[in-house]
Amino acid sequence: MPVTSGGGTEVAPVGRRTQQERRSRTQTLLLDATVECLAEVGWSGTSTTEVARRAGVSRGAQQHHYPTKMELVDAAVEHLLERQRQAYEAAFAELPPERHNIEGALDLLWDVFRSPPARALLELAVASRTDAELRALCSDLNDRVLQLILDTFEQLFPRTHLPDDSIPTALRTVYAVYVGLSVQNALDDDVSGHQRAVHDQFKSLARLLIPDPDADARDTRHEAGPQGTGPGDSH
Amino acid sequence: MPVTSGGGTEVAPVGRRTQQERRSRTQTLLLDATVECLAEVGWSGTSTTEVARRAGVSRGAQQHHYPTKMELVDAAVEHLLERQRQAYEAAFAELPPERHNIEGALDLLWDVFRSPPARALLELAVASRTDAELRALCSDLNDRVLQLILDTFEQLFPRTHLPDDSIPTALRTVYAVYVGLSVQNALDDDVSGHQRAVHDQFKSLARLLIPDPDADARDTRHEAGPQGTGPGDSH
DNA sequence: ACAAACAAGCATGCAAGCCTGCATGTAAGT
DNA sequence: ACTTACATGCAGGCTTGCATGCTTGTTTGT
Repeated sequence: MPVTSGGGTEVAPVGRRTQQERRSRTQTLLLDATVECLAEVGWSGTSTTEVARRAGVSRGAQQHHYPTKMELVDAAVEHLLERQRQAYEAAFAELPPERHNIEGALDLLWDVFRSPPARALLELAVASRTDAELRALCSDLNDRVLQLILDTFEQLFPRTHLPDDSIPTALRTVYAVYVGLSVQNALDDDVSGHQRAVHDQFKSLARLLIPDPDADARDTRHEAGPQGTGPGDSH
Repeated sequence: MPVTSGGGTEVAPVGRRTQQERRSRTQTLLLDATVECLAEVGWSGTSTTEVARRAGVSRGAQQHHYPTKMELVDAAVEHLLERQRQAYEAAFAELPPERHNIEGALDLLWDVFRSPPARALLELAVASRTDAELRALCSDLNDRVLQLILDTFEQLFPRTHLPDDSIPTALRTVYAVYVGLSVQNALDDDVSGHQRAVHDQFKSLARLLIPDPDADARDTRHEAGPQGTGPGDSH
């Protein structure tokens, strides 16, 4: 497992590198370029030629590591998910203590959904509807992202264990809102501020349901109490 | 292949039509085919050739009416929006009286969002993010759809006049949820039922905020939620 | 009313461009 | 020497827009 340092555009002098280093470097270059390409020119604009160009490698090198376009995209998705998870956790860790709460977490999540990598994922998700091959790669993408969010949140708010029954639908509602907002945000970048307004509303609600970790020690401890995390609380 | 025009009106597939009729017919064929194409094979799969093939007209005819691909798509969007609005109103009118309420309306809206035309719009919305030309056509698409929904709902629930201030964000929240759900639905067609669960939750909430028009005489709280129509209940 | 002239609808072929995958050849590491 | 990483050229397929020619409807002159 190559553990190259994150994301940098470092081009060290091309001295003598081990095969593993060469391999790893080229692959990272290619995968980053793929994500960037998806985010900037969309799925239909993402060609292996363009990816290779952005990565600064030859088409031959690209084909050597990822013989087909699908293998390239497949690897890029894994690359992307792992990188996003790390970025989110790191960002949360660096958050000032007073924002170590659900609101801060949702703000970060919103940032994630507006980031280029997330837009790359949206491109893939939408495109995979009509592309059988791509669909095979993205079929479980929804659940994976959902699971990623769930895991991270549980890790960040270990004591806020909502009843297992209420989590799925509630979380999925939140997820749906974020996806919907991100689609619109991808279009107009929220020049009108509407998306922000919706998001603010959502944060307010979440704050009511998930108190700050610091304050929750003496308060919420009921097992089945907080039934609705999402907008709906009936049923 | 040619139909002899000598003998007057025969059992030809098409008799003598006025130019306006020919024109209108071919255009409708093309626009419907464009929407169908977008819905079935996505933006990247929608080529003028494929549209012409599906419409059953020649490429020349297509180019005659819509010289460039963008003009074709532009016309298709207008065609689509108008058609969807009519379809939604007609569907609501045919709804059994006992479902002439907000829940029935939302069910229909959910059907709309899952329909092929809506998926065509989603394709365009996502693609226009990275396509400058397309973006020019779709820049106000969000607001237009939102306005369409708003108009229709006001027409269907004339007495449910929510305070003007609360409508925008609340409606946009609902809209975001539907967009988000439709993205996911486009992927897996809700084989798991999660999207339906989220939608059900949403309907329950809406029913609390917007009572049945018929039954609101006995309901005392039809003015209850001026501040929170969406999931968020004010701050 | 008829026929010629005109315009509009429609069909087909072509050129330029791009994308993908392959196949061959070269350089670098083991 | 031998494998791996990398570079470049080629072939087939597809898309878009244009140009040319044919068919059908409409108009106009007599």
